[in-house]
Order: sequence, then structure tokens, then C-alpha cells
Amino acid sequence: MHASKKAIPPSVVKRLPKYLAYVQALCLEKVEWVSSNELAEQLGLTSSTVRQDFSYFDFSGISKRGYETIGLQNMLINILGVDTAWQVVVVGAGNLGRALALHEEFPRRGFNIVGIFDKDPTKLGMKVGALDVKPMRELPTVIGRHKVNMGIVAVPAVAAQSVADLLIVAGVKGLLNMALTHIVAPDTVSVIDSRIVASLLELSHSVSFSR
Amino acid sequence: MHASKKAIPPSVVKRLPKYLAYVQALCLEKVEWVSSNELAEQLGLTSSTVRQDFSYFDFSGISKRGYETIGLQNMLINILGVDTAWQVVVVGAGNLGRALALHEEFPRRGFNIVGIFDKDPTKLGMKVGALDVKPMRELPTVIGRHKVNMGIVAVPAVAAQSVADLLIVAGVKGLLNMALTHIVAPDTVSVIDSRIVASLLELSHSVSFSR
DNA sequence: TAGATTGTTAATCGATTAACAATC
DNA sequence: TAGATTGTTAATCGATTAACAATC
Repeated sequence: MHASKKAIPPSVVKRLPKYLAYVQALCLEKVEWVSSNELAEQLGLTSSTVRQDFSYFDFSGISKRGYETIGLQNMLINILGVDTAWQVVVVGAGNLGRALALHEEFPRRGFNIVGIFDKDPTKLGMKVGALDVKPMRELPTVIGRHKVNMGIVAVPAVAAQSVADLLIVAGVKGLLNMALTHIVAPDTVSVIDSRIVASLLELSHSVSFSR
Repeated sequence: MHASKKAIPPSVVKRLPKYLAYVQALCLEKVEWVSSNELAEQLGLTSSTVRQDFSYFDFSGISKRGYETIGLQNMLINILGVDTAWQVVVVGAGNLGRALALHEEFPRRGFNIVGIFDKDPTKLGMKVGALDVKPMRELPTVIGRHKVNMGIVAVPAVAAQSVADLLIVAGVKGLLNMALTHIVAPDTVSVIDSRIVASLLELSHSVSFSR
């Protein structure tokens, strides 16, 4: 099941989605080979970093030609764990939650949104694509029935931790946190911050302090 | 204008938004002091990291008490450059673009969305809160008139680079990229990837490979 | 005063880059 | 063959943690 024995360092994992996106585009264009140099230029890295990163995979390039795009694509898909689909719920049916539930890129990449929840009674039953907004008390049932393993927390900061706790109790193993708050979770559960607001603040800093 | 002479390392800047969010919550609760230890516990860091981070600011704590919350909040606001409001446009009026244009957290944190654009003629004129969707050709005018300095790129991957180029030509100094593609920009322009899709892929990896 | 907590230096750890032999 | 490009080792760089004197 696992592509390689040794764990891949976090810094490398963070770059894998961009490699995948670029390599998939090449595959669509029927390009068969790609060099570490081209990847580096296109993704703003050095070729050294690219080759170092790929050394963690059970996958080799060929001198003078580079890496075979389809093989590389498959390897990345396997390592990223997107060779089978994931079932995901969204908690929070505000503008952002609803948009994420409808975001076409998610199912296209193997993330099926199977439920959207909100605690606000006035939102219940509201149609969001094929789904309708369900009350929080139905969260455990839906998670159990659809074998949901990830949850997207799209609620205001003050509610983020308690929603995360509900998702964790219900058995979810990964959380995507849209709020700027820090979420605490046992280390059997991975939490990744989406950093939308944080990114704007970072931008604000770098725009302010560049000459 | 600038809070400190020496540049703050990127690793530190990335943590500032979370410090700010936590300290603002404390200020609302009228808590006056916070220790490096409490911050570390709440944000999943070590107290050493917290003190090291704060050493880049013109701001000191006091032995036995810690850091004064209001002063720390002001310092973070200043360093992050959110002591004055920013004008922002959104390009792409799909589900995600519209949700971001309506996201209450942005104006609350000083990011005013002053325009939303799409190249799809069927979307033109569509109401998004107080705004209506404008054609791409009006981008430069709106950017000039409102002194817009940031753009949110919420279009499909294939269009991301060309939209970024238009925004850059129109004079924007910071880009928030919602797509998974890499965007190339001159180094007078900062680009930050929002990593929504990338985060789900990262989660997928870590959920797959945790025992 | 005694003890808690800062600020800072030094040590460790991890990530990136450089360099180059191996190879196609 | 000659030259381009990989894979890998070693060097550099940066970020995190440990430790502790200074201080309130």
C-alpha cells in the first residue's frame, strides 16, 4: 500500500501537490518527459531540490531524458493518497462553507463532499447543490454511514475548536481548518490550516515592507 | 512607518497571524498579560520559539508577568501592516470567488473587497453583496480608482497566470492565489498560495500514512 | 527574599544548495 | 563518442530548541 518505507519530510510533502498539478498538465498535453530543471523553473525551485525531493520516492529518472511524466504522476498520486476517493463533510454553511461544498475542484481531485452541517436552525434544509444543510446532531450518523475521514471546519473562530472536537469524536482523521484559530487535536488526527486569512495578513506584511 | 529595522524571517512572519488572533481574543476578554508559555501551549509551539519570535520586535515583556496583551496586539497589527485598510479585488466570480467577496472576516481584518471580475459574459452584472460582477476590461480602472494593492486570483488553474499578469500590469503589489498552479511574478510583487486544495492533498497523505 | 519568566547565546536539528561522479 | 542530466554526498544555510544569566 505504501509507496516507500521511509517517511517523507514535511517540507517535501508540501511541494508534492504543485509537482502533481504541473505533471498532470504535462500529461494532458501528451508530454512524456520532464527534467528536474524544467520542474524547478516552472515551480520556482532549484533543480537540486527537485532531485532531492524525488529521491524519497521509489521512482527513478533517466540521464539525459529526465522523468517519465505518467510514472511520476502515478507516483505522486500514490504518495499523496489520492488513488482512492475520500469522503468529506463541511461544517458551517456560511458563504465559505457553501462555496467549498460546491467547489468543483474537490471532487475532481478525489474529495467527495457528502454532507454540510450548521447549527443555525434557519439554515437547515437549505439546498447546497445536491446536498441540504443538516443539523449538527446528524453529524455522527452521516460520518458513520459514508465512512467520512475528513472534515472541513468553516465556522467562525470561536466555534472552531468545539466543531473540531465533534468531528474527532465522530471518527474523522483529518481536519482542514478555515479559521485563523489554532485547533488542538490528538496526534492520531492531522490538522492543516488553510491560512486564507493568514495569507492575506502575510501579504499585507510583505507588501508593507517591500521598498 | 516600519516597526523594526531588521527584516523578520519568513518562518516567524507565518506565525504572526495566529499570535494576533489569540492575543485579540485575550484583549476582548480583558486579559492584560500573557506569558510565552501560555502562547506556546495554545498555539502548539515551544515557549522558546515564542520568545525568539518576539525578539524581532521593538517590544519587551516583563519578567514574572509576561507580555502586555494590548501592546503586543498593537505591535503585531503594525508589523503585519494591518493598521490601515487594504483595498482588494477578486478575479473569478465562481462559487469560491463570490464567497470570498462576501467573507465577513476580510473587511473585519481590514481587507475591503472593492471589485469582483469575471471574463464569462453570462456572469456580468450578477450581484455579489453590494458589488456587481464586472468584465475584465474594467480591471485597470477599478484598480486605479480605488488604489487597489492586492488581488485574489480565484479562477481555474489554466487561467491563473494570465489573470495574475493582468493584475500585475494594473499595479497590484500582492496576489493571493487560490489555484494549485504556480504563479510567476516579478520580485516587486508578492505571491502567496492559499493552498486550499494543496492542504487537502497534504491531509490525504498524512491520513493515509499514519498508522 | 524567592521564584517565575524574560531575553539571548549556543547547540541542535532539518532543509536547501552545491558539486560531481555515474550513466544514458 | 560527447554532453546532458540524474542520484547522492557534503557543505551551507536557516529554524528550532535548550540552557541560563538577568530581572522583576
